[in-house]
Amino acid sequence: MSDNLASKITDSELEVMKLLWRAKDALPVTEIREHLQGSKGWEPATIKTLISRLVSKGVVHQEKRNVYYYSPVITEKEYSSWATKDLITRIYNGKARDLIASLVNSDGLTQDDLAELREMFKVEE
Amino acid sequence: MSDNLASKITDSELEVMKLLWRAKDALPVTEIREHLQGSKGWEPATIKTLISRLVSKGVVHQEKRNVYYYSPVITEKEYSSWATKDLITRIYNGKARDLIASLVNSDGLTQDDLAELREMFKVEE
DNA sequence: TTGCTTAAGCTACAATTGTAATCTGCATTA
DNA sequence: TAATGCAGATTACAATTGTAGCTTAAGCAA
Repeated sequence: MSDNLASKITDSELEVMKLLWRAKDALPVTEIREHLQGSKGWEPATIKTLISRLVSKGVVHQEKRNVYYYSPVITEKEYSSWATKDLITRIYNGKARDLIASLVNSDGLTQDDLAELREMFKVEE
Repeated sequence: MSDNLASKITDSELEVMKLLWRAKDALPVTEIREHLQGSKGWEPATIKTLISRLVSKGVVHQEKRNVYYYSPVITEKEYSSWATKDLITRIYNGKARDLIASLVNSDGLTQDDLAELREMFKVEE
């Protein structure tokens, strides 16, 4: 995924992506609406706009059947990993460890998190 | 720092904040320009706009002396910690450990990073 | 077959952001 | 003191984003 594509997923659009990621198959507008209209209170037109923009940006694929079916072109992992690297670049001077240090030192982590992380880094060896 | 304030620091504005954070004292426009004009290629007017917006947003304080002197109202740590939590909320479902797991599993970390993190979590105990 | 519903496309419009020019008044210089 | 330059304020303007309405065409129901 290029910097370009990912950087262009906006907050509202991300909600649509999240839905598509959760769905195992491509979804028609009807279903996308069904989920987002309630949870986000968006009008049908709004949802259509978001989908169109995601398609133009190349991060959602549309397949013509009876109606269009939409599916993500990038995976959630690809996106979150990109977003994380972007944060590290912009805010932590490119130093991933500084991000983690910041988390550790600002009660961003629960005791459980810490325990799990200790495990993670032990095994990682 | 409220969500409101921090969420409103844009990419360009962040460059100004970074400069103010690095400076130990309040800076006049002259000095801010001196640094950013070269590194970012911005016109004086652009820099003034960014400063004004930061002041309106309440994240930069201006003090009238001979000319105005500008200093950050929020610390860099406050901001980066906020930005990190924001990422975790938006992308990792609020789970900090998922962020770290993502880093570990996507070569976002160098060997050095890993070594240091192992240290960090050992001592942390 | 004819009209109703609605998917898809196009248009809209205000707020924010990136980038900057212009204006205005004070301070410094000749 | 008169001219000049620059700080600070105001205005500008296009692209992006959030949010949505209008139009057109096609499928489905009566």
